[in-house]
Amino acid sequence: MTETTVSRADAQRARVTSISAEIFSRRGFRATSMNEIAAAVGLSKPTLYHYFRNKEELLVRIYSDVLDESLAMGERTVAAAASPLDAIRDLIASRVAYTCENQALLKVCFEEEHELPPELADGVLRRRRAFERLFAGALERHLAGHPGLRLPMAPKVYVNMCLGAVNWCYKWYRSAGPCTPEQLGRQLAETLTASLAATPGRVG
Amino acid sequence: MTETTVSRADAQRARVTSISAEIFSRRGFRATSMNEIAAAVGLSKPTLYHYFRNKEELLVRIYSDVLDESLAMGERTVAAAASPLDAIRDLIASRVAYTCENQALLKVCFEEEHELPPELADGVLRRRRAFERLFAGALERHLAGHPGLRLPMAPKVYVNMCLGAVNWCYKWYRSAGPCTPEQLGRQLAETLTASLAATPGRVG
DNA sequence: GATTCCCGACCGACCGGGCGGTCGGGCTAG
DNA sequence: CTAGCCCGACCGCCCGGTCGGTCGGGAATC
Repeated sequence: MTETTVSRADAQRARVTSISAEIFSRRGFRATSMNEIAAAVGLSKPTLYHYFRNKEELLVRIYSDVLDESLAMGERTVAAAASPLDAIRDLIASRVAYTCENQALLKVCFEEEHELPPELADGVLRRRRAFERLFAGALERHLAGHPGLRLPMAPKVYVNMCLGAVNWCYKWYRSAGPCTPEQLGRQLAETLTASLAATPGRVG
Repeated sequence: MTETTVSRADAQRARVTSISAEIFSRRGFRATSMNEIAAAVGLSKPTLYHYFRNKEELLVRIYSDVLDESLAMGERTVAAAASPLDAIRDLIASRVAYTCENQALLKVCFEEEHELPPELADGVLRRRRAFERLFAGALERHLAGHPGLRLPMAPKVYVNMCLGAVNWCYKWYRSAGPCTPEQLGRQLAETLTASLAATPGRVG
């Protein structure tokens, strides 16, 4: 129902958004002109402004799409996991896969933050924090269930470390390489959670 | 000797470079005008062009400074390490510390790559690869010395994973937090190399 | 020591161009 | 007719970059 209700206009907007993201990721938001986008989409500039109020709105739309999907995916993953440790592993694996499959989109989101209008920047921050809290929550539950486990760092640091390893994939992953996104995700998940699984003393 | 030989002009150039990096990191290269930079430095725009041929050169200078220092630091670190595993650990720790202490500089280098003139972009890439090879080389020597050790991923993937965890610090580290850059470096080094130290079978 | 010259450092005023964005109107389907 | 979609031509602004010239101090000349 809701899916067949997408108007032609909304479909156009999605098309424009996706092409814009591709160009932004290659040349940068500021360095990309509305004329270029119009040409790439196959429309004139005024027609672009028929669908979007201004250039900023293109960027906002990209951010919103990515953040909404990321958060939803994260919540689904945590809800489906059998244990907190599995939640962390699946979170890492699914994030890596998503990042590798949407490198252009993620690059824009990671590298154009300063172009967001200030009044929206904190909304973005809020959702990003919500995602991090998903991760941190699972970690805390895991640690609470395994009192013998000692991390050499604060939980927040561990989360940021994992997110760095995960997010950085947008810079180096190449689909022509030997790994599928899913394989890569499993590998990172396994290695990054090594310090969480191997109880150094004995299992309680 | 060589240090007292820095001309006044070179000192000015260094000053301009450092202030530019700060502004670029906050507002982005393309969004920062030469007028802003001139005002921040306390000079007029033509005087800026007296020291730098054009805007690009500012960026190139930032990249060169960071890459040269990074590579030199990396080589020193590897040369001083007692074992390949120590080399990896020290490489991680020193990179984290350097990144945390130069967040603005690193942000520019990571996020403005598409603004580099194409003929210089590959020079940058070359030096970045050289740094990665330092890391990969130490890893290969370590693996060669410990045949029982099995990584769940290709060595290159492991290197990229570590570099992600390390580099990402430019985005989240806050000096007001509980960790000094050095402490953070040690923590990341320890955790990231857990899969390399703990020989799963028995030591040969 | 005074005079001349030179040169690096510096700036106010300006330019061409490309940008984001708009205007007014022309198609075409229902 | 009307409503949605579309565009050629245009505007004002601000950008990177330049031009022509001032100023002050150190070397060179007498």
